[in-house]
Amino acid sequence: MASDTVRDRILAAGQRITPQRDLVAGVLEQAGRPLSAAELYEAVGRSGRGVGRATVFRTLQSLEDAGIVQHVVLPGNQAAYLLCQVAGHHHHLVCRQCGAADDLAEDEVAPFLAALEGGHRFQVDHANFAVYGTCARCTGDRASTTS
Amino acid sequence: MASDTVRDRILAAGQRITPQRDLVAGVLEQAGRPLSAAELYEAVGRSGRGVGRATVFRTLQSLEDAGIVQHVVLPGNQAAYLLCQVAGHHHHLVCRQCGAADDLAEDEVAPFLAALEGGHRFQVDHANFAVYGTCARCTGDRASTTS
DNA sequence: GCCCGTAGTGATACTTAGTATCACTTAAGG
DNA sequence: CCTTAAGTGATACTAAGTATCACTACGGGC
Ligand SMILES: [Mn+2]
Ligand SMILES: [Mn+2]
Ligand SMILES: [Zn+2]
Ligand SMILES: [Zn+2]
Repeated sequence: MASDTVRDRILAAGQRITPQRDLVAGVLEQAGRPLSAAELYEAVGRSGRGVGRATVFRTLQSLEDAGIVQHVVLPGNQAAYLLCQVAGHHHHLVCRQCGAADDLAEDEVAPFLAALEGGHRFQVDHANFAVYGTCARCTGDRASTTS
Repeated sequence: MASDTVRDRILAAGQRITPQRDLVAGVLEQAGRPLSAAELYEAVGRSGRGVGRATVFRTLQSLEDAGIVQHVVLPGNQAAYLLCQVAGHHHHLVCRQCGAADDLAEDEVAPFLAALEGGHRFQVDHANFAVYGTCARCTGDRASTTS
């Protein structure tokens, strides 16, 4: 089941607690990595009662509106949804090996955007980064990975 | 019709020159802003002979493989394809007002990625930025001049 | 605890972006 | 020219996500 903080944040966003939202958030929490909507639908179906397909999408949308979930577009244009501890707009470093998504702090990004604004006389109002690579843990494993 | 440099780059990528590729590239060149596949299909249909829908997608894929076209995912998750003068992987500042897409130089991005790698012990192998805002011309900043 | 308005749900039908297939055409190199 | 592999178009298909609408249930007020 989803942790209490998730429920608090759902309420804080003016949304209702429902078993469906609990289930979806719970599966995401359990997985600890970005999941596609289809994977989520299937996983939720397996773990106990099911959730309608439309509701999975609506729930993801709601949770994303509430800042609890964010989605990244993986190389290959696949959308993957992930549970975010930190609220508000932020970005991720996504490991292609294990799928872990590390949060990027705003103050790591802001100076970069500021530099862009200066260099191009462009006023940034929204940015979305997808940064892919290998996390520290998976880098250590590299010697033993299958080729 | 697409400019000669586009044709050269198609050839350089080991692909054939076809009227369809000329048309698609030509429409993109003409538009000077990112277009969705649907817009392209329609525009190509209007301007002279048509191009099959499947071929529009295939052509965009080919041109993207050749580094001639790139697509950005606009807020709202709409893919838009744009003609790129500079070859190789790069990023864009997209104006939401007029659609203009300014190229981002690699040396503007590299230091940022390097900083991320250091701060997170993460090995970046691919990044995709979508930066949206308002370009100099659209800010109404008519006094601005290139410097 | 019960009531009730409204947010949320599920089945289903639909849309839209993009892909697979396959017979046919055409670019381009010798 | 001839040849052949790359490319095309019609069509059928998949996969992601949305619209509809009757029904359900969350939760604030009492
Ligand atoms: Mn996050
Ligand atoms: Mn470009
Ligand atoms: Zn990893
Ligand atoms: Zn502009």
